[in-house]
Amino acid sequence: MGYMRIGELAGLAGTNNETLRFYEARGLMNAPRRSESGYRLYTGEDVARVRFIMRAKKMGFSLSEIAELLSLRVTREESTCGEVKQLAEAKLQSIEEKIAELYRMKNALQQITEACVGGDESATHCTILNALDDTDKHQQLAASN
Amino acid sequence: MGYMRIGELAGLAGTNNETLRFYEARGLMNAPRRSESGYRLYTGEDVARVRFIMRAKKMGFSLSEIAELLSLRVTREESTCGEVKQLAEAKLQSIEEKIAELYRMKNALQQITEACVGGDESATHCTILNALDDTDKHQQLAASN
DNA sequence: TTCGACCTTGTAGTAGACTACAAGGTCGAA
DNA sequence: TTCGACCTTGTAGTCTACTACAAGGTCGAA
Repeated sequence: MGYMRIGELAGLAGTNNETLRFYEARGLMNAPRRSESGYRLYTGEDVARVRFIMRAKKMGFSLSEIAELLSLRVTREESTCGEVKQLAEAKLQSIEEKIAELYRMKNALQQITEACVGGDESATHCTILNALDDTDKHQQLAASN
Repeated sequence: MGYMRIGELAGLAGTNNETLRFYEARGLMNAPRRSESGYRLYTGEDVARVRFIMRAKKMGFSLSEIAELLSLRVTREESTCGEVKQLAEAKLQSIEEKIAELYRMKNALQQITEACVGGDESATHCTILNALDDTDKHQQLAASN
């Protein structure tokens, strides 16, 4: 009673059939029981598990990190809170690093873009292009154009 | 006079031989002239070009966007400043979107991580795991653990 | 019975940016 | 002359997370 097929699970979890089969192949989902005709049969627990995966993905965990998280979840009694928190904090740090890196990009790009009037004139003396050509040249020309 | 081979160019530009050949295959670098024995011979202009590519990469441009930037650079007289600026601003926007997305991740992860003491005790009631399991359950349990 | 929606498997392709490897040629120094 | 560093080509593999497709089976309703 209460079994659903792959399409229904996909719908409930906000993904699609192919992706669920892919997760199964990657070991993120256990092989579900099958109907006599071979259809995969899922339960409410599977819905929770897929949702777990989806949420973890949204938090920036990769599939292999999610696999790790899932194994901790399964062996909760033997796992410690510290292990889980460590994983989460490492992830938090890598997200922060990505943010910092993007800020560096953003600032550099903003700096060279702001100096540019961006008009219809030829790009012969374009400050953006010059900046990408050579940072020193950029310093010299940033005031013009 | 003054020609260098691929390894030297790689060294000067902070990359490696394979990558330079890859860029040539992708059309980012022009095919350089060759020595009699077939070695690629590069000039100072090539150094500038590779550095351009490296800098653009650091600013978050993809290789195909860099190819576009390069073609604008080459046809400077026919290109307008506006075209270049438009490209730069689109990139700036996509960087900002990535930053915003990472902030969403960070906040979500931070929220569920902060509630966790992360000690040596078993993860049976781990709030992080619970939060990933189900947001509602998390709301209920966030105060404990 | 036939239709259409749904399911199965397996294989292969996508994008991005390399990276590795094999088999061989070149060049300068000891 | 021999060694080692360096170069050539081409092909294939890596990683991530899917996505597409082919060829076929299942099931309920009209």
